[in-house]
Amino acid sequence: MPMHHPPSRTLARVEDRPTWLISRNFQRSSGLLAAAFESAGDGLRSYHYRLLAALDEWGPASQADLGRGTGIDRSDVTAALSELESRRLVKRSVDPAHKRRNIVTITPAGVERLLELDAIVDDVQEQVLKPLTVAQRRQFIALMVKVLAAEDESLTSAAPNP
Amino acid sequence: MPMHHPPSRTLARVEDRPTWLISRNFQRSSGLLAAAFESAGDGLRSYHYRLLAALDEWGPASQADLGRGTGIDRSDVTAALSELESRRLVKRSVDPAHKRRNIVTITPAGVERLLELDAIVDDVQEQVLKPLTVAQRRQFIALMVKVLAAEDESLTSAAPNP
DNA sequence: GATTGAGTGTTGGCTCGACCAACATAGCCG
DNA sequence: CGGCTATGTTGGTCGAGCCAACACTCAATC
Repeated sequence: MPMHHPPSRTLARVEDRPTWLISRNFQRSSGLLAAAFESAGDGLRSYHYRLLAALDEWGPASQADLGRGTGIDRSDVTAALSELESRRLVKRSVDPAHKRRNIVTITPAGVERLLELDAIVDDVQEQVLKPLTVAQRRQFIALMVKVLAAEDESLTSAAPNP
Repeated sequence: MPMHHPPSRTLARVEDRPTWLISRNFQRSSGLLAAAFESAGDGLRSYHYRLLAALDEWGPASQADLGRGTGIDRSDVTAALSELESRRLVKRSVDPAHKRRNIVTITPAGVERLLELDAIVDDVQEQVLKPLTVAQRRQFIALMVKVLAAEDESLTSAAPNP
């Protein structure tokens, strides 16, 4: 249960900077998320949720594909899947076509847990957005999406040595 | 130089959730920030910047006050200040009134470095906000501030065992 | 067919920011 | 004086994000 230790004063040169606001929003949001996940019993964390969601939405997949799809590193996928597997939320089986490859499947129990986590996560959305009106929420989301749109166009002019 | 490994696919149940968008925005923003700080030469990171800024804005202060003011844990303040001190950007001297207390002061070199970092950080703001118009930037900032306003009013209804 | 090269899963490690606990010391206040 | 709090320091933990190296499998190329 991570306690909340926000700064007690505001730094003028920092308080209105987007990077700072983003960082504080993230801290708050991820704190609420962590608390919610923790109260859900199992030691499942965000990696587990993302992996379960990916398996549910995309169907069985190899670990490498899961990693690429979710943006989680191969090694972290391995670790998280092991934890999921030990809770019987996921099953690993060898791909007959490529013996080196695992095919990961979500189990019925995994789907069940995923739905519980979905509800928890939805709850946190509400908490986070609480101060905003419905219209503002839409705006907020739209703006964040727009900011992220530049995510790949990042070849500006900062690479002296190619 | 941390490479950028975003998810290659989008998770339907996740892609529009504010917590997810906040998290991705944070990742992008902090990635740019880290890259910018790294290119600044010294191994200074965000803690150092916040502490230098605090000292510059609030004047000399004890480590405990710095910690409370910036929201950085006492122990992390100690460590970061030691690194700043070894670079002569900050000076520690014992408070004559309270021998246990250090009075930390930013040096001229510290102010100088702070200004450089300021420029770097400002640059990152631009990068982050690039996709937005001026009006949208204002909105974005205002919305983030508003969301954060609820930061302390967080006694909802999720504590079964007090 | 044997040799390369790429992809896969796993192990083990690292960094950063955010925490927390314990301790010795210093000051305060009863 | 004895307790109490505050301070700085040491030495951890954790989650998320990374990276490197290895063993192995497969496909393509020589």
